[in-house]
Amino acid sequence: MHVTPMRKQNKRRENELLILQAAEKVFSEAGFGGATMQLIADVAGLPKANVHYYFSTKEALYRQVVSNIFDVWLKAAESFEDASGPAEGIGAYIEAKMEISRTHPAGSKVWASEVMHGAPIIQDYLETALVEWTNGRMTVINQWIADGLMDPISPRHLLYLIWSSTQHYADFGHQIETLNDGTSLTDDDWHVAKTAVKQIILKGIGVIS
Amino acid sequence: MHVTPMRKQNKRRENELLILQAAEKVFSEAGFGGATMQLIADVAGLPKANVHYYFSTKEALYRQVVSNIFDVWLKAAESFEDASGPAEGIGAYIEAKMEISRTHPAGSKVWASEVMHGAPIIQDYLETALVEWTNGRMTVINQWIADGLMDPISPRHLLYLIWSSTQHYADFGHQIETLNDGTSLTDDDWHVAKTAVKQIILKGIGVIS
DNA sequence: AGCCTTCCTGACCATACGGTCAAGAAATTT
DNA sequence: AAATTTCTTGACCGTATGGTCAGGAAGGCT
Repeated sequence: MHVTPMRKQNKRRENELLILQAAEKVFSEAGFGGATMQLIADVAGLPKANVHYYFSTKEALYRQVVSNIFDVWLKAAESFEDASGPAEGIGAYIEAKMEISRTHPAGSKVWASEVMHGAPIIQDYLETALVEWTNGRMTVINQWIADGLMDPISPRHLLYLIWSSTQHYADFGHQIETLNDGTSLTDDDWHVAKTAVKQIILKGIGVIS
Repeated sequence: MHVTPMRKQNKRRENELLILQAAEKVFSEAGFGGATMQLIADVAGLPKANVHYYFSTKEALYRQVVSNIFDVWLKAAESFEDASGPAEGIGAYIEAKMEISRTHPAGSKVWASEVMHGAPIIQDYLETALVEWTNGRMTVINQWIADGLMDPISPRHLLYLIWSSTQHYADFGHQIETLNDGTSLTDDDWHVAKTAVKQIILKGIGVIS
């Protein structure tokens, strides 16, 4: 049996990734307080001491997990750019956020959990990156309103509505599954969900009829 | 100094209430795993052993907290009854849920936290009470659609949209405050929020123009 | 080969947690 | 006022947790 030797640098990256993935899963299922380093180590398939070799404390590991999630969201937010108007911009943004809820639910839950508990670890993210991003989008939306492309809705609350309705499918995925006869959503279910959310919001702000 | 003697029965109720209120606060701030019986006891102003006298285990206490929250929500849901149509029924329901988010945010957070972590404690509530309630409302909405009173929206996803958008103001209250210059929402802010949510959803389902 | 840096891990430690208990205080009942 | 039930509480216990550490293995560099 030949095993390809692994470069030290690759090994570091690979193990950090392994741990981060396990951590995201465990944190999302148990919350920060309920998660244990031992369980994260087990899920990652490493001894606990090895996890501590790469991430000195539970909080440092958690912070990295949350930070990664935020990056994913910022990327999705690029849907907003280059949009000629609200139908395209907001439509694409809803679509992108629904896709994240579908493919990345654990991350969404970790973020929700963190914010719900007062954002003790990542408050600085909220105050800097999130505030900036939000202000930028509100400007765009206000311009669309001024141009008569949509109803005069409070941009702030429109963003909240988009966030909440899309992230709901990740954060409350378990409740949704239970209400769906205990089975997970099919491709069709997701299509219906996505369509319903887009339809209601876009029509609700006067973009489509 | 005269102190009115307290009946034993009243004392029991009073202490249980005290503990339940403290527990709701602590659970909402720290999650189930992060909350400690000692802290709950401190907040309630009682020795820890006394808390265990009224609630044998942490889980039993938690379960009672979640159960109480569910009752509050069921009551709010009565807005749906006696409504002549979607404008009135859904409008009042949104209004009621927004009011709960405003006055009862801790409860909403506990529920959200529980569901997000897979509802390990109150799964039976989801499978019985919540399923029944949801099915009942979906029937009503389907009837409204059949009567041509609103657009043919998937009732299920409409309910999710209402739940998510209204509860967002409780569950993500901290994020909203941070985006509101770090200050809590004023009466006016709440009015704007409520109006925006109602406006978008009602127009979005073809109930108002 | 020899040396050095990085990585790995079992054993260990102090702490904090949920829960117990026994002994007594306070009401309530008889 | 005696008996009985309910309530209160400090002290205690077993366990599990986050984190440490020393010693060794593995890979890289000269």
